[in-house]
Amino acid sequence: MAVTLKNISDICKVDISTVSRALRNDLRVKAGTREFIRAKAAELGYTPNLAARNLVSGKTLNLWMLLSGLNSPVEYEPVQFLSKSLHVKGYELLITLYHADAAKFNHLLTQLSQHVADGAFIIPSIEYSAPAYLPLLKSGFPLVFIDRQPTFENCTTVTTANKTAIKEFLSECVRAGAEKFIIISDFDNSVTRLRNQGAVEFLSENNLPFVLLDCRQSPPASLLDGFSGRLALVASSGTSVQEYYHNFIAPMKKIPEIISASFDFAPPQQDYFEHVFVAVQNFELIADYAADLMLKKIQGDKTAKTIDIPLKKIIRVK
Amino acid sequence: MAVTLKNISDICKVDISTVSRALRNDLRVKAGTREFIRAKAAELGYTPNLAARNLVSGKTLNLWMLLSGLNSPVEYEPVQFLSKSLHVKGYELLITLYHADAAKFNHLLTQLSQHVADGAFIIPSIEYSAPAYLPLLKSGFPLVFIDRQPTFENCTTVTTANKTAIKEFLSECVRAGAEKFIIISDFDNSVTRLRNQGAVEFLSENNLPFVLLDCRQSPPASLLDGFSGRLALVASSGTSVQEYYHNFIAPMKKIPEIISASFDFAPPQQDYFEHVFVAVQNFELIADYAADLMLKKIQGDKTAKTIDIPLKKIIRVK
DNA sequence: CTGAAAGCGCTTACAG
DNA sequence: CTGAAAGCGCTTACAG
Repeated sequence: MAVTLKNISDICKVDISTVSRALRNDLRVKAGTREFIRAKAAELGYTPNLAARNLVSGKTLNLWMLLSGLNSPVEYEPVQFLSKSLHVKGYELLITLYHADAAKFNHLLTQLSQHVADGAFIIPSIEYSAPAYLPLLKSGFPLVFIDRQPTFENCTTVTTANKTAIKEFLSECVRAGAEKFIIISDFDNSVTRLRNQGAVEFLSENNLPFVLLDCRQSPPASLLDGFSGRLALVASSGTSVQEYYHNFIAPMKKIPEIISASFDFAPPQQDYFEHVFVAVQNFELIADYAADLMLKKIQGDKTAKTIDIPLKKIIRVK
Repeated sequence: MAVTLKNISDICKVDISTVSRALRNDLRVKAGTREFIRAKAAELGYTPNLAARNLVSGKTLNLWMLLSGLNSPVEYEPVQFLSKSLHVKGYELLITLYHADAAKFNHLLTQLSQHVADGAFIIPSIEYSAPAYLPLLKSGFPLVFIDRQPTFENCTTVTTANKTAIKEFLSECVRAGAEKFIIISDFDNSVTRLRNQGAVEFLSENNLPFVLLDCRQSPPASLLDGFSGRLALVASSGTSVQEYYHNFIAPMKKIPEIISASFDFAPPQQDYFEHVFVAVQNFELIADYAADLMLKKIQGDKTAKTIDIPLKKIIRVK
């Protein structure tokens, strides 16, 4: 059994409250007894029970981060910055995974409502579990969304300025000679919606030929008929670009020069692309803002706001 | 303020213990009052306080995973399998990061000794903090090490059968025509030590020329004098191979054909390698065993054992 | 079927 | 300087 204050108080022949004070280094306890008690406690290998402390204090100093997995930069990057900066502020970041599983996601939200953490960061990818948020939101539990936000509610969110970002990104492709654009729609969430929207706006305004295509569906057979310039393949992730190329572009008889344009990371294989551009999000800044908003919420700030962070940079990998 | 059992008992005009039983669906409570109480609780948005429950039960149903970061497959792969399988068994896996920071690592170990979790998985990368483990080990706290183990103690560890693995891996290189081997020593931990040892054994036994070199130091200028065959660059990670090539091999006047051999992932750029081999560890199996051993420890198993898992496969990326 | 009581391990006014 | 008491929110024998 673990050593408790009671054990120490028995051994030291003092009240349990004196032990508690001595161990918290309360100066009201006489130096002599204080040292004696601390020595005994160390000798016995005493370690406080945080569950008991939390019960009294009503806080845990823990913050949870809910992620689907750890496979994309948007999942594993911000978390590392957050963990570091929160530690300095006295909080522990605990990362939990829901594996794109709605039941597990709801289970985590339930736990959050049961006082396991003082707040939570969420990268939501399951939109159909809206009801599970409600108890948390209603109770004012500090919640900060990262990258994406649930559609149904006005929540505090830190994300990339996606509409501006995609426009800059496409300009870069134009400078690299892109004459036609395939916007590959891979996921459906608030991020991709904004990016697609921005892309359509930019390309329309500039009279550039483009198509918006679903990554799972064959493009029209006539897609590249009569086209012989440079084609930009634009998607959220490098793997999406690569898969689209493999599945639908490579099989075509006449393959144009291709520019790959993806967010955060490049396609794993780059041989068949003329140029490879990557738009890199500023995860450090996103984490900074998120941590900041979280601490404010914990201190009672009730406002909900959305922060848009500019891209960190656009790099040409090839 | 959060709703408590007391609030509900006041409203329902029953004792708090009856409320407790009703909410845990105890059949001893009359169906009518049970339903009434549950309805009221739901209406008030009651959520139990897990800190209080844990205090009574003495368990948390939480398991922590201590990682340095999330940058290598050995860090982000096992954790995803673990999280999934532990959830099924009723445990939550909470991932914490120590950022190669000894102070933070010790801080996490301290927290573990304060009853925040029922056990912990650790991928240690900081060997110089041995003393911090002692209280945990002495108290019999369930600890399972993954991939590497601390040098100072006999701890339960699940890892790849590294000595066998490297031998298979080198055989593969031989079949691909490797005639000379540079074993790049990148980290110093139980894993790389075993791999280096296995490599030296294998290469000596087979009379194959090799050198064991530190990744931070220039190799002797004469390294490739008179050599014109295929050279294998062997390291724990793809980035180590790539960096070594850039720093020390590329600058040489005469560059032989090179085979890259690394664990878990390939060098990011592969143009200048003749072949690229990757030895893939079986992270799923490692996670399975680790979960299993953890549950046994929680049930009181005191034995310390080391489990060696064979490689999942060796793939030729190029 | 339900209540009163003790207890989980700790903290913190309040007395003295 | 130290002790006795109440309390954090819950569970669970023990009575009745």
